[in-house]
Amino acid sequence: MPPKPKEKKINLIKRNLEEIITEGDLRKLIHSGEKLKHYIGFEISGKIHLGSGLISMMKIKDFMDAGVAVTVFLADWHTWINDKLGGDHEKIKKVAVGYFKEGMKACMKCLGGNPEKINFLLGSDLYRNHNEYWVTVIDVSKNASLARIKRSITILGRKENEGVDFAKLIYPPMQVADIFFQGVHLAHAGMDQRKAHVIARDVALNLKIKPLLDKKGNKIKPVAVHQHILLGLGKPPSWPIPKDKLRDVWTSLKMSKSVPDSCVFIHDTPEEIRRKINNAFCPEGETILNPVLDWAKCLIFREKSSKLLIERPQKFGGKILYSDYRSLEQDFRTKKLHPMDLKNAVAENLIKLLEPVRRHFAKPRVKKMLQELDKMLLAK
RNA sequence: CCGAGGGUGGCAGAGCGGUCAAUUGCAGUAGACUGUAAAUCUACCGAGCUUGUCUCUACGGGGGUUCGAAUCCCUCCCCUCGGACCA
Repeated sequence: MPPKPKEKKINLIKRNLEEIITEGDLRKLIHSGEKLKHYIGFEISGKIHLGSGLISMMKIKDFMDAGVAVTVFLADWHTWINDKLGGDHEKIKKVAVGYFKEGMKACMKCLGGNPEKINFLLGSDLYRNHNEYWVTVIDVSKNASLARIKRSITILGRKENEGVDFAKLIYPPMQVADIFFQGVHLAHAGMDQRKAHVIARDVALNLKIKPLLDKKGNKIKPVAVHQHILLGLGKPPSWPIPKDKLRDVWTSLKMSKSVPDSCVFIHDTPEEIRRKINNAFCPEGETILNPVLDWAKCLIFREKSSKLLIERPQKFGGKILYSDYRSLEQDFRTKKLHPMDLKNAVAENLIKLLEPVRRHFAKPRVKKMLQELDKMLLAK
């Protein structure tokens, strides 16, 4: 028996996520028949890697398929506050509506979705002439303690006790205000952003200016959906890691633009992709902190129908086709599958998946945007 | 604004008038070893080339003292921590 349309929507929205806060709230929203609004915000901090490009877009496609109105928010103000791209607001805006937008659209093509259905919104355009936005920032701020905001500073990719200028404390309330000011029901981000979303939910019922309302006019909390953060390809700072410490070190393991070889960028050449993945940390039999396996799980086995073909020399066992992640993981754990064969297969699979991006970035107009960004990053 | 302590190579952190291109740790690069990576070991690790007991540029910026300064003096900038001011 096929699932009911509403159940189908719920399943699309909640699949492949690290967490959803809360599923109950989501169900209520779906069943109320409300036309759902989604948003995900990005800092324009440099080149797009597989995390922002593919993981986010996969979910965005799910939301679109579930009939949700999706918005990719180009957070130029936040980027400026966080000193990215040299802290030059004009440059940031240019890269946001140029390179970044093109890159994200191309990623959507890789996944078979329609990029034209995504609403791209630049922060500056949202705030301009909207006094009420800043009122919302204050409204949010009045409902969160200083200590709370200070703790949430990790959403900027900064350490909790790091010395920061004051503007950085305005960032979290702004991010929360973004949600309410746009009337977002589904606040979407990586796990690293959960502090902002939890604040949003905590203040939601106390807001006076732009609370989120249901059809009956009651204040409600936005639903927070958090996707997985891909592991970086490098070796963990300490290894092995005791299981109970796993949570603490997770953020230091994530893929990071600042560590060039810990990540693959969406427009990397096939040679770069092969090289990076080949150099990846990948202990034989290790299934928990293994970036290559993690990538296979999240990037390749994203649909029920996904498959991964391992081509290896006859003497190592010959070809083998995996049609679900579980059996791949099991063979890896039992060392029936060698890391090198896994690496080769994952690399080739990603190269193929990203083909549309490379094609898009081969166009002179788009290529130029990437070159200009490269120059900017180098200038620092 | 006042007082104290600081600003050294990608980071951390020594040096405190010559022997400093600057100890050391981490990171990075290359090679050896493993059918991958990691670990380990070896070399490199400011730039340049004629690869040398070579040249240039360097210890927040500028100026000065000295045969000679990362090291002393002056000045400016910035950071940290206290304090003062608060119609």
